[in-house]
Amino acid sequence: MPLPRANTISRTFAALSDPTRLTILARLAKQGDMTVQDIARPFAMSLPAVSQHLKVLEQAGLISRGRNGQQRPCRLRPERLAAAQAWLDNTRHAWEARLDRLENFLAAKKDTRQ
Amino acid sequence: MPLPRANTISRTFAALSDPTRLTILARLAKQGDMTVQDIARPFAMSLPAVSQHLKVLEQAGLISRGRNGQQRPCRLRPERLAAAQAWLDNTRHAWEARLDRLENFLAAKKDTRQ
DNA sequence: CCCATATTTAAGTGATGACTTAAATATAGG
DNA sequence: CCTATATTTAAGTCATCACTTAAATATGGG
Repeated sequence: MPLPRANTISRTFAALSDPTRLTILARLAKQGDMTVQDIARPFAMSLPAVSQHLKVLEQAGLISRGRNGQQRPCRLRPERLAAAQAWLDNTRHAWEARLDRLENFLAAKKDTRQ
Repeated sequence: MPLPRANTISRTFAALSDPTRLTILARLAKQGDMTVQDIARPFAMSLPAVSQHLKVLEQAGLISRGRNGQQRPCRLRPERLAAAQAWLDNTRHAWEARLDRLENFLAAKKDTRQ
């Protein structure tokens, strides 16, 4: 599995860059599938605004939507969250590995000097 | 340590929502501290554009900057990356835990029916 | 078919973002 | 002090974003 390119992963982060959308995702994770009305209820914004947020999340692959009568239940899709996590993990790991190599190098230098 | 609010963490994600900035962070992680010129070299954009990206990263707490003569070396700060990871981890974990509870519930239901 | 409910689309607005070029600032070193 | 190098600030432009209200669409049930 190749590492996703910066361009792909930045799309995911863009979808995560709004507090309303983060709250929506967190609620879907904790409470399971929800209708648009349920999702919108706690927010101080119009229904279309929430619907637009859901569209962003869907296009980013962070949620999927079904059909249940007139309702379009939303479900969290964890795959892209995992991909974002993987990028962060890689980056942080590269940073730690560099520090370790640097430490080893300095320790070795000190050894030869003595 | 309280969970960061959606508002705080969304700022971090916003800083991560640009491919140029992701690339910068990845290079800082792998190659260590770099000057603005070094950072800018591979990009097809002006130096001020890169400088502005660095400002965004610094204000998001994702990098810090020193002073070395005329140069302002940039260094990755992994803390906010870790915080972002933690949010993703929590959300994904909540999702998994819900699925598990649901599975248990269904299994129990099946048991009592038999 | 008609009506209520759920959701989306359209169209417009104000704010923010990612650039640009030109000009300003900071520092090192003769 | 003067000049070269490194970096930032200023100011403007064009695109995108997060909303709004009004209108459209979809579905279920008399």
